Amino acid sequence: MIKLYNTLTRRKEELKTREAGKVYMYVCGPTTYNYIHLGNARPIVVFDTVRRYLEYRGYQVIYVQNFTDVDDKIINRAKEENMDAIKLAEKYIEEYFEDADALGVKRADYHPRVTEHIDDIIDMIQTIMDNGYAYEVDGEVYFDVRSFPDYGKLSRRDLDEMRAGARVEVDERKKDPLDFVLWKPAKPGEPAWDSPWGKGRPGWHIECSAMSLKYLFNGFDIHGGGYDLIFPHHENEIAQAEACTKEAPFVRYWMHNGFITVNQEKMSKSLGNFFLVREILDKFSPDVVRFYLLSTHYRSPLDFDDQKLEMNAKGLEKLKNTRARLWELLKGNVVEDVVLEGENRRTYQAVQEARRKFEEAMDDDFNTALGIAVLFEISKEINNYINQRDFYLGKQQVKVISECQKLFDQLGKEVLGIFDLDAGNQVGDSGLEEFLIELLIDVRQQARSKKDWNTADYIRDRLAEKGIILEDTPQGCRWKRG
RNA sequence: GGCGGCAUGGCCAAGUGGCUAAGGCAGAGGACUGCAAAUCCUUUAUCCCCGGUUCGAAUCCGGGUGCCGCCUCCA
Repeated sequence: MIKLYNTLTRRKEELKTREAGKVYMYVCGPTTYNYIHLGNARPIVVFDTVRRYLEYRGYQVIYVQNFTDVDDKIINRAKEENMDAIKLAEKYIEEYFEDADALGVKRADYHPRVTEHIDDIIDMIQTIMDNGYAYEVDGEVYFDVRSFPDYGKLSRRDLDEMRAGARVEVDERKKDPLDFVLWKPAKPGEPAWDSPWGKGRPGWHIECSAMSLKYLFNGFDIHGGGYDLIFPHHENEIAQAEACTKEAPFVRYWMHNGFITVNQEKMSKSLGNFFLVREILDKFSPDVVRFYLLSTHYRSPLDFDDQKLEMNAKGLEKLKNTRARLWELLKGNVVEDVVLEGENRRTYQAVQEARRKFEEAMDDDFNTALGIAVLFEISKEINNYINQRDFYLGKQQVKVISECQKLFDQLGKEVLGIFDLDAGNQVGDSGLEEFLIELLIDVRQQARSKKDWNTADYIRDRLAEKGIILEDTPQGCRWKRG
């Protein structure tokens, strides 16, 4: 049974999907006027992992992530760069994919863009107006928050209390200061589309309501995003969607991730304390970044600095080493069905137990931190198993090792997505490089057998300079890229 | 001003009533090794403070202190 924390009810609830075996899921994507920073990357990776786990659990996940490709920030940026706004947005969509792909984020089933859904948005605004929840003033359409009694139910805000303390700019044309724009008129030179209210473009919030309803239909399962979207963005999404369909709930479960902080302060564009994903990827490999993002529960804040990434890099390295050992041992061996005894049986059972514990952790509101801890524990058991004095690769052992490998691949690679992310950096050559490394290892082994330590160490040191790490084991020398 | 969150060993971080408070990083010692690396073993916490509830609390309640977030674009 999967439980998840629902922001709407402020408690963990059992996941009961609209349709058996299917999860319809929407995650707010970036406004594409710049490269994404680490704070943007967190929800992307977190919800990608939620999706992967649901799929591991046998659900078919219909996953939608939008791009906001027309908006004030894009228009301003385009002016600065003397560029067409739509083209600028498109450029950064491409850049987005480069970063997200690097972090091992699976593509959504749909990546809808605002500019491709203007008609849907206009239709929706019209319906909201027809239903009496919006009004037009001078080519501008506002949502009438006072007409929607449930307004504030997600963020637990009371309209009257908010009005008292808020520094909301007063626009005389609005009925209430909190009324928000559904459609705004375009100034000359700005991207604009024809509408019943004149040339203009959609307000920010309406797109997500329109596109999620279009692809996932009313009453879909999970809607995700950062904490800072609860108000006003998601509050407004609910108001728009339910004012349009006249049916609640628009969404069954609302999930929100905590912030990335720098020196305990929120990383944000307005504070200027942000780090671009690609800046970080210059210094750390993508699997480390992903591992770091999953090392804390998704609802907690996560502080960023290089030292923390280095810590995580060391931890991840440990898991990768164990996994590499499994691959080496299994190479060329065929698994047969045999009865397991003694240590083999015990280790096999420990692997089953680890899987159970991992699932238990992830079932409980996607506790990736605990799930990772389970991998560390089983990793230690596996190493102990292989380290046994009398260990040899018989049929029983092959079966056990194969089970270990399956565990690592399913939980670590498939669900958490933390393995094999740097594969792209290891540009495949003709195999010549591998051949030469093996050759040098061979020469070194000969030197070692003659106790020619100088030559042996020279080869090892020189290869280390190029990031090739040699490790001598009882089974011979193994190497890896560091 | 309104609303909300957090405070666990040197650092990061699970754990929301009950066996000896997970796991990672760092440190110390040891095993293994030609030396390393990798791996393993050993070792470091009365859970911000005060009061309360309870047979029993890191975990619930009240108060305090500190930090952070939302209320305006922000993942």
